[in-house]
This record gives sequence, C-alpha cells and structure tokens, in this order.
Amino acid sequence: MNAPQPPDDTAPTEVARSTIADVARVAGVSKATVSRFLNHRDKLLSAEIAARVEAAIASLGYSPSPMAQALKRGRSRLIGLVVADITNPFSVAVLRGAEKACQQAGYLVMLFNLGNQSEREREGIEALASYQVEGFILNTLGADPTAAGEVARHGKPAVLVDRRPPGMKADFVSLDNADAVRQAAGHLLANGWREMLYVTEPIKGVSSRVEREAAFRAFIAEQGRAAGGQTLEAGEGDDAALVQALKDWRKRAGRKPVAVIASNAVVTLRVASAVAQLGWQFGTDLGFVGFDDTDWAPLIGPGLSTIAQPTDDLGHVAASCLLERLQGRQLPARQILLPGKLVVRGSSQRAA
Amino acid sequence: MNAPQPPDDTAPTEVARSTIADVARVAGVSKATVSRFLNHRDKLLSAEIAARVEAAIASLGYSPSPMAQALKRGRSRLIGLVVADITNPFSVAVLRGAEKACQQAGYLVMLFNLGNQSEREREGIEALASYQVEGFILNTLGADPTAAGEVARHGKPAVLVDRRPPGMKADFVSLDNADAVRQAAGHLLANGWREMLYVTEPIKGVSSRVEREAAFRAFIAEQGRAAGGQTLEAGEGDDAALVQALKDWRKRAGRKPVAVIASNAVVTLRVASAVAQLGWQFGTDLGFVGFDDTDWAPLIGPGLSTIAQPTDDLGHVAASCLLERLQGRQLPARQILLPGKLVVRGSSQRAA
DNA sequence: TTGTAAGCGTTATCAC
DNA sequence: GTGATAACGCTTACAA
Repeated sequence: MNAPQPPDDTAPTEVARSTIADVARVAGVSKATVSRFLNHRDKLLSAEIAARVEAAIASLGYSPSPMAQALKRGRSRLIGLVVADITNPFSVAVLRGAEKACQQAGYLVMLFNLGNQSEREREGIEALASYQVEGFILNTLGADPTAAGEVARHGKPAVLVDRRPPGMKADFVSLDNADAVRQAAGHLLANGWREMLYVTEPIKGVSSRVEREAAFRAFIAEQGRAAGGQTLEAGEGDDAALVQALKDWRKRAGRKPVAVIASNAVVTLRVASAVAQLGWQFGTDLGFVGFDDTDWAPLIGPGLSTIAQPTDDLGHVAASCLLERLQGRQLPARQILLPGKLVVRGSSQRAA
Repeated sequence: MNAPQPPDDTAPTEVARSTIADVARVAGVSKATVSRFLNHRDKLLSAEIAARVEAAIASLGYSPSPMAQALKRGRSRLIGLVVADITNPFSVAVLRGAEKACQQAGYLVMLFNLGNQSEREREGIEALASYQVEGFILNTLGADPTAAGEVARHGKPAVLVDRRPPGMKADFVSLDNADAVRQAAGHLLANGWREMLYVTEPIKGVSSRVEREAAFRAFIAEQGRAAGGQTLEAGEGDDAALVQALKDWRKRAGRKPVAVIASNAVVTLRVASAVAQLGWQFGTDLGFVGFDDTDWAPLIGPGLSTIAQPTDDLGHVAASCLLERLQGRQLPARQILLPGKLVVRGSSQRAA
C-alpha cells in the first residue's frame, strides 16, 4: 500500500481529437480556410493553400466533429428510426434495408427501440429529435395519438412504415395488405380448403392488423357459400386458449377442410406450437399460410407456406422517401404499397 | 415557369426549439442561472428565482440540447454499439439487453451494423467516436486487428461481447463456451450417440468459434475410444456440399449412432435444411444439439435440443461493465463468462 | 483568394 | 446567490 503510486493515467493517454484549429495552425492558415477546403473543396482556393491544408489534415488524421457541425448548421446527418420491437424479424429486416440506404447517402441511423411499450413513443421521438435527427422513419405509432403530433411539432419529415396512426399526414410505406390477404386466402381456397380461420394478434386499432383482417372478411364475404371464415384474436401467453379455440373451431367445421392464416411470424409460431400440441399435421389436418417468410418456415412440418414481405425494399423505399424530402423536394404525402409474394410449400397443399 | 412563385415556406411552420436563452428571457434571469437550475438544482439558488425558472421552462416546453451539451462537456450520454450482423438473433438479443440497461442509466444507444462486412469495423468505430460516444460495446472484431487499436486510440472504454480480437485489453463478456460445448457433447454421449460432427461457420480466427471448436476437440480427445468426433466448417451458400458431407460422414460412421452439434442458429438452420433434404429424422437417424435457443427450435422435427445463451444477461452485463467504467472506476480488464443452459428436446434423445 | 469575427446552445470561471 | 463572459468545434457573412 505504501509503494509509490504509479501516475494514475491508467487511461491510455487519451489522444485528444484534433480540431479544425489544430489543422489551421499546422497548415499556417485560418480556420475559415480549412472549413472552406472541407466544404467547398476546390472552389475559391489556391492550389498551394489547398495542398497545405490537405497535408495538415492527413498528418493530424483530422476529421470534423459531426456534433459541432450539427450545432452550427442545425443539420446532423442523422436519421431517427423508431422501431416497435427489435425482436420482431420484420422490424429488423426493414431496419436493415433502411440503414443500408441511409448509409449510402451519408446518413447515420439512430435507433430507438420501443420494446413494444407504445407509451414510450413520445419519449423516443423526443430523444431522437433532441439529437437533431433530420427526419424520422417510424415503424410504430398506432396507440399514442399524441406521438403523431409530437413529430409534426418538430416540423421534421417522417415516413411511416407498416403502421399508420389515425390522422397523420406523412409518407406511408407498407405491404399491400389487401392484396396479400387475397393471395393467401385465394390460394387456400383454390387448394380446396373451405373453412378458414384468420388468427391475429389483438387488433387494438393497429392499422396493418385492421387492414389485413378487414381484407380477410371481405374476401370471405365475396365467396358466398363457397367458403367460410372467421377471425380469432389471440392474446400473447394465452397458449392453452389458442389450442382450445383451434380444437373447437375445427370440430364445428365438421368435415370441411380447414385452414389457418396467421397474421405474422409471431402468430405463426404460436399456431405451429398449438398444432404440434394437438398432434395435427399441416397439409393434411390443417391448411396453413402465414405472413412473413422467415428462414425457419421451410423447416416446420412439410414446410410452411407464407406471404413474403419485401422487407428490404420496404426499408429501402422508406429511407429513399425520407432522403428525397431532406433534399428539399416538396411533395404531397405519398402512400407506397409494395406487393407481397406468396411462397407455396407443403402446409397449404392438401395431402389427404 | 413564369407563374408567380408561391412563398416557399411549404415546410409546416417549423417550431424552433426553445433555447436556454429563451428561458432566461422569459424568467428574467441570466442563462447562467438557468443552467445552474438545470445542473445543480437546489444548491445555490433562491427559492423565488428557482420557481420563476421552473415556470419558464415548463411554459416553453424547454429541454436542453444534448448536442450542445456534448460539445461543451465532451460527454454525450451516448453509447456506441457495433454489431456484427443485425440479422443474427443472438446479436439482437444482446442488443436488447444492453439497450435496456443503458436507457435505465440515461444513455442512448447508437447502433452501427456491420452487416457482416468486417472491413467496416474501423468505419463504424470512427463514426460512433465522432459522435462523442462515451464508450463502446462491440459484438464484432476478430478480423480487422487495426480496429482494436482504433478503439484504444480514442481512449474510450470498451467492452467486448462474444468475440475477442487477438490482442485487445478490455472487458470481455461471453458465454462460457468451453462449458457449453461440454454440456452439449456430454449430453449427446450420455444419450448413446457415439460419433459426433461439430458443424461451424468458417472459423477464420473468430474467437468464439475457435473456442467452441477447441473445446469440442478436447472433449472428444478425453473420451478415448468411447466417442469419435470431427469438425466441419461449412461455408455459406454451400448447401449441396453440406448435404454431401453429412451423407459421407454418416456412411463412414457405419452403425455407430451419429449426432451433430451446430455452432449457432445459422448453422442449425443449414443443418436442419440438409437433414430434411436427406430425408433423415432428428432423434432417430441423427442426434442433434445446436447453439442458441431460438423460438422456432421447439417446432422443428421432434424439437431441437439447444444450448440457450443468456443473451439478455450478456447484454445487460456488458452494459453494466461499461457504465461502471464511465463512472470513473478503474479496474483491470475483466473477463465475464456466463453459463449456457442445455435445453433438452427430442432431437438429442434416441428414439430408435 | 484569404482572414476576422460572430454565433449555434451549452457550461464553467470568474467577478459582483 | 446571480450575472457577464469565455469557451466547446464548427460555418459563414463580411472585410480585406
């Protein structure tokens, strides 16, 4: 304990970031000149000075502080991405697409994950806004209507993905839900499944859920007596209830071939689990199509048929929309619907 | 073209964020006083003035700009998280844990996804550092050795998750790989599987892959003639090759019961797909344990046995380590190994 | 073509 | 206790 204390700079000699002032000093010019070199490159600069500045920058390994730039310019090269649930593969896939597009355009994505707690929407938007993000990509909103206002208040452009809050005017990018549901249901019907059950998470006014369920009902209505259908809202953690509901429903259907449409990957998992418990086989006891073509879908039972969402495009398009507006283009709020693609596997083909 | 230009304030009357100066004016005090109120709250403030400031802040809906604060203080309340591949459920799970801990401590997580392009490590670290992140959580590094130096250069604390680059001194949080492999292999052996194949992504010096494979080899060596084992590095997209390799290997094993250990979820998927193509059944033709307990594991075949990583804890612990250091604690580089948990399902139990 | 100086929104160091 | 004032690292009139 009495040993001479080594100098307590345990932190590995923190190399202070060099600033524009350092560069200026080394190059023997003013800060303004360096800044010009950075922002206007060739214009208004004598070759000799430009070279000196360039050398100084290189020798110091200087790069400008985005923070300071943001403070001064009011622009940050940051895009705020609010995601409902990072655990949802759909959200992640969209994120990936968006991120790629943003990075290509020189923007960095700042992520705020709601973890499905919609009451944190405002919080997320506030936090992001305070970092001067230039725009928002929102894969959430539905519950908290004030959050929409929150975005508007900042006057920053926003694009909505997948979910559209009640009265919000903004670009909207989403799967063409109506078409996708028709593809799924139509395919099942064509394969001889006569009685369908649409299983969804509790709808709770979430726009994509509303749209899909409505499309399902519309489809069934159109078919007259050719097909029957109903909707089941399955709450999380209610596994036993789902099993029971499926059993009852199939019994009621009598001898009609029955099929389930699952509204997303989470529901697919729950249904698959219930089906396993019941000892049923996809494709023989039960037809099935689920939304979201996950990489495990081919491996369950005879392979699960799915509606693949163009997630990468969704993210890419969302980012592009936003970037366009950031370039100052003034357009009315657009609504971009991308088609889903039916991937046929064993679960939707009658094997009995 | 000659039409009178409408005033181009099409942007929805951008409500300028109110600044500390606004608050000062409204409250009839100086900026310094407002700042004191914000940072030192009660100390050194007369009740009357404090009340006035508080009222002004409330009425303006003021909140300080983190950017300006970061610029001034050199601290940003930001933590940089570099993730090898946001598509990997393991990475996402860790991210979730880390994010939760950070948010609780008042930090925001800034995410940089490498998309598996390890050559972008430097880039990511640079980008994050330029935003003055106070520390790093790195779920990557292995390939680019200069990236490690990059982190050190900034003198900011970092904690490594899952992968540890060659010569980097920093906190390290990871699954106890050696123990996990022994659990998996031991369990298979105990269930009568005599010949094992360890299937991994190309090892390429990635520490976690190296450790797991080494542990597997060590385990086999210890068993003497009680068990045989070999390793297969399966490159991505090489599906046909994997199928062939499995076939050959099983043939060579003769009548000995064979089992596969998959080094992570991605490999599990590839193996499951190959097994399906071969028409084999898990649990009868082939034993199986895979790393990472995904939510689809129970649904494939008779259920896939897995080693569940404590992902949430991993992320949480990583964040805690970092936060501790940010609080100024000087500790030697720690190494925290969390145990995995064997989840037994049908695939590892001999049904034949 | 280049330099000077003001200011972005904060916080910290002084005086008063 | 409170208020000027000078930074933090950068951009941008305005001068020269």
